[in-house]
Amino acid sequence: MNIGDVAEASGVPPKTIRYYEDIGLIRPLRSANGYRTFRDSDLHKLAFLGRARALGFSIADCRNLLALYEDDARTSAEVKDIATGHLQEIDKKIADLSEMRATLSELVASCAGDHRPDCPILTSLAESNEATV
Amino acid sequence: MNIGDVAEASGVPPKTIRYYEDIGLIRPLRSANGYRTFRDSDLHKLAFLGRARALGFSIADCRNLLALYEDDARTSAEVKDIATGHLQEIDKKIADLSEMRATLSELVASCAGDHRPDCPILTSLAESNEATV
DNA sequence: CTTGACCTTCCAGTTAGTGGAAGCCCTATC
DNA sequence: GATAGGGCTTCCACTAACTGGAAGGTCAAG
Repeated sequence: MNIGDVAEASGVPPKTIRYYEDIGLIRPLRSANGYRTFRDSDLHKLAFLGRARALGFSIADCRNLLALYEDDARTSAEVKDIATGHLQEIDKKIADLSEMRATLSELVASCAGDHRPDCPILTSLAESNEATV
Repeated sequence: MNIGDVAEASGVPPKTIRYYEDIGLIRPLRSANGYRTFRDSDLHKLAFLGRARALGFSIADCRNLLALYEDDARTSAEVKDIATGHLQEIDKKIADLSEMRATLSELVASCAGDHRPDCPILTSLAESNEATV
């Protein structure tokens, strides 16, 4: 299979596939004309990577997960550790965003959004918080 | 004030302040020895930027917010538009992360995390989803 | 034999900074 | 006067994970 075919089949764009080769995540063969040639195993890996990335795993995590996937001597504990760590990162991000959201939605709600210049959003961004300390 | 003083006072690191000058967000004066000299207005802007960034506004948004802040002829509608747009982005991110979180926490829950190699996390990442389509 | 769709490599740009090196400036101390 | 320190300067490189685009080779169809 050529790169276009695996891109289609895996859902990973050609540019990204080349990038994954660059950083050593996959190692497709080359045919005589210089084109990359992908085996079924390469396609599998790309689909695996696509799913792992869709779950938000970093490339470093993906590399480790892929290595574990191909290691018969792995333990599920190793995999679970990575996943648990990532889950915690996600929770942190959600918490941070939720906090921003809370503040921001209050500000938005308090702003008239009309033709006048008075705006509590700007006031809040501008004012020093001495009062709240 | 020198850069270290405003960094302290605004909470924005010196490196970041220099970067903000590079991209034209602030324009501190220079004293004879080449040091940046910050007026109160510069300090104000930096604090403003720090708060806007803490709410997750992009640099582009910050630039617009700052311009509106200094524009007496602004309307609060303009400000509210930016804030509302950003709020929607935050909601989108939270939604995406929540979806990842849901899938991932299911997988983590289903994984024994022991010394054996069998792992539903890896299985899920590896399997094609023909069945679910 | 040419057209168009592929494929190749390489360079640059994206976000918002951060780290570090080389070197100037200023104050204090010996 | 020399020197040590801390702060300041610029500039370059690096981060994550791609993405866009240019210049050019390959291949099948008409």
